Amino acid sequence: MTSPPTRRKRATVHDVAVEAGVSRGTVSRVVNGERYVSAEAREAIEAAIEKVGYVPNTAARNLVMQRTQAVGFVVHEPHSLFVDDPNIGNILLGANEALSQADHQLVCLVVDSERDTDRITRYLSGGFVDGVIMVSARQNDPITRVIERLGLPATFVGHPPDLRELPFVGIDNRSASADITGELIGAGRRHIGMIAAALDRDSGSDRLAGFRDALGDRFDERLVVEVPLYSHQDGFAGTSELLRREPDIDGVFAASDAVAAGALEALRAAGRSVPEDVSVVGFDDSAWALRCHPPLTTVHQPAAAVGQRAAEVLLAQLRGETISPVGSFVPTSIVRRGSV
Amino acid sequence: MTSPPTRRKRATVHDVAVEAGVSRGTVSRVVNGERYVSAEAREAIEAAIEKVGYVPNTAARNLVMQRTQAVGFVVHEPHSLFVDDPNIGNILLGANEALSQADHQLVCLVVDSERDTDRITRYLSGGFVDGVIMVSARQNDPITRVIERLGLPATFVGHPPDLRELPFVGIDNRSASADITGELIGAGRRHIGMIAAALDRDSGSDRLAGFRDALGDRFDERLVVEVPLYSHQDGFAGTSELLRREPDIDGVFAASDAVAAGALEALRAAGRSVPEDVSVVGFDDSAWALRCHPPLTTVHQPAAAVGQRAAEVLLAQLRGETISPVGSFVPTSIVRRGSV
DNA sequence: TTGTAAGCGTTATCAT
DNA sequence: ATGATAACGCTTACAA
Repeated sequence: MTSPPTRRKRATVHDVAVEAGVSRGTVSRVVNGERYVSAEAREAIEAAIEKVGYVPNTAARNLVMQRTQAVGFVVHEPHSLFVDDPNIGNILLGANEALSQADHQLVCLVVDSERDTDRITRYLSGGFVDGVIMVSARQNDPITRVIERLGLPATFVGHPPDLRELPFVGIDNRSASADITGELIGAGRRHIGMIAAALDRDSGSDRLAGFRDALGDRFDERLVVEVPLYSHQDGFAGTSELLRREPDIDGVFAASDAVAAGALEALRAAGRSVPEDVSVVGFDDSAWALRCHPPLTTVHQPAAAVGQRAAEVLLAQLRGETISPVGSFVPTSIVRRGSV
Repeated sequence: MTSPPTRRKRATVHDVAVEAGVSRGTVSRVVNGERYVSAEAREAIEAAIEKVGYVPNTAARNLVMQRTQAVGFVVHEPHSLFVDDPNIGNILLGANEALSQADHQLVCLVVDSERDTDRITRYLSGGFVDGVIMVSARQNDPITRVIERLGLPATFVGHPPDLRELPFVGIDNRSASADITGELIGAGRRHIGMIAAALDRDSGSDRLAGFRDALGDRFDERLVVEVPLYSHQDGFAGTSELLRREPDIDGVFAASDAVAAGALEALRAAGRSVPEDVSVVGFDDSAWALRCHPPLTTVHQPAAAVGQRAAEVLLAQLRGETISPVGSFVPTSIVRRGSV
């Protein structure tokens, strides 16, 4: 004897049709703003809609139209990063903007556990979205596999190495890293270390590669400390380790600004001053960069523009266009502040 | 050899049924793991599913089942805040966790413009979700109106003043603010100002009310500077203004940690030292609190727990339970660091 | 245990 | 300009 939930029954086109004394077809035409409806019919129907409180059921519409006007934005990151990393938020906002223009709904899907992976997989397969923007896919990512299997239109932000021919947009992490390392070299630094993070992702490994490129012969792998995440905490730990290994370093390339912020703290704790004793550069030009003392010289990453471009590429696919080239790069730039 | 062509047509129950030589009903039973199917039928059907690559179309299932197993998480905030405020991310993660347990998909919807409002309104009306978790609704929010009109199950985080009987969860901003202000008083501060933000939201106005409560007779409205957002920038501007109005303040209650971080900078710029000359307290215990120099004494806000509770309350509604009381508070605590 | 058939709320294709 | 009617892909009584 439980009391029934107070869910009022939704009005349908049928109800509206009856109320207005017309057929369902005519109602549908009015709702979708088509031509060929008489003024009087339109009027009666609009009144009826108002009266019965009709709202179209999109699930039904989707079923027959075979599209949803929604696209998934899949964030596959550990908690801490989604919360910490302003880039993701900006990519999301840029994508939302472009999709919004095209009258598509962005739905953001957070993958946070194995369990989530399964559910999202079902969600994507279930016809809830017309396509997906995939942020920071892992190598051998089950979600990527599903996308391929379904032939679901998708654009990736970044390009995991095992991605076949799926379109992606990103920045050129490798050459940008070489450039920013050049700042260190240009400042006369000779013992340059790197705190390399997230090597399981293309961004992480490309940044390391760029660092290596810039150093050439002088590259010394003992000066590279690998840490798992682009986090403040890992930056601190990694830099402490670096100082232990090689106390006389005079330059540090941190794989992200958050990492650089941690590096700065570790250096301060070790009694080094920046930029007098050691120069530090980061990557991202996130809020961290300005918050640091001294503010960071870093790579400006136009996150919103990346999101926007990703959305545009996806929309093009939805229109049935073939994307070529599959990869599209948004240009970065160096911003010089006080840390070198 | 490989099948490169683009969008393959999706297999349906019908295709599986034909392939397996059974009826659609039986296929449906297997897919939904019901009893009463013979081992041989099950086997044939499973093989057929694999062969034709069948994935259920959830839109169709939703239509007939009248539910989606998805809930909307609506974030109604300006860009900057969604990106800056770690609380929202944690609320989202807490909610996702609870929903995930209950096998529901969280769909995050970002409202960022008038245009977005319209689209989200349609999305919510469209039967894409069974319910919604609404974060930081505005007073007289069009989305709130739609939720009420639809009778869509919803839980609010915080409670805008014009919310009727809809369930909400939150923290007791007012008494927590009184408590944290007490820290300033307890430290012997006599000229205490407040940087009050976001007064159009319950959190903002309640924090101001708590400040007033704690001060009682000594409350002086000239010491309150109102700023629009919980942002670092507004904290800086507001505090500069406060110093202009009343140069001899010795205590500041900033409406959030981000605001407090800005306050700290403004004080430093004005040559005041913290906590020697003036004590500062914040609210949220976000990442900002630890990042500041000195670290902030602040109110710890269990954001993830709030998200989790919000999800639980929503799930209860989905089960048809009646929520009472409508409001549910998650306890906060004070964390003392160096800024007092 | 399995098949049949009636919807679920729309849109789309016909005649009219 | 409008009204039947057939899909869309699925679940679910009810029959068999």
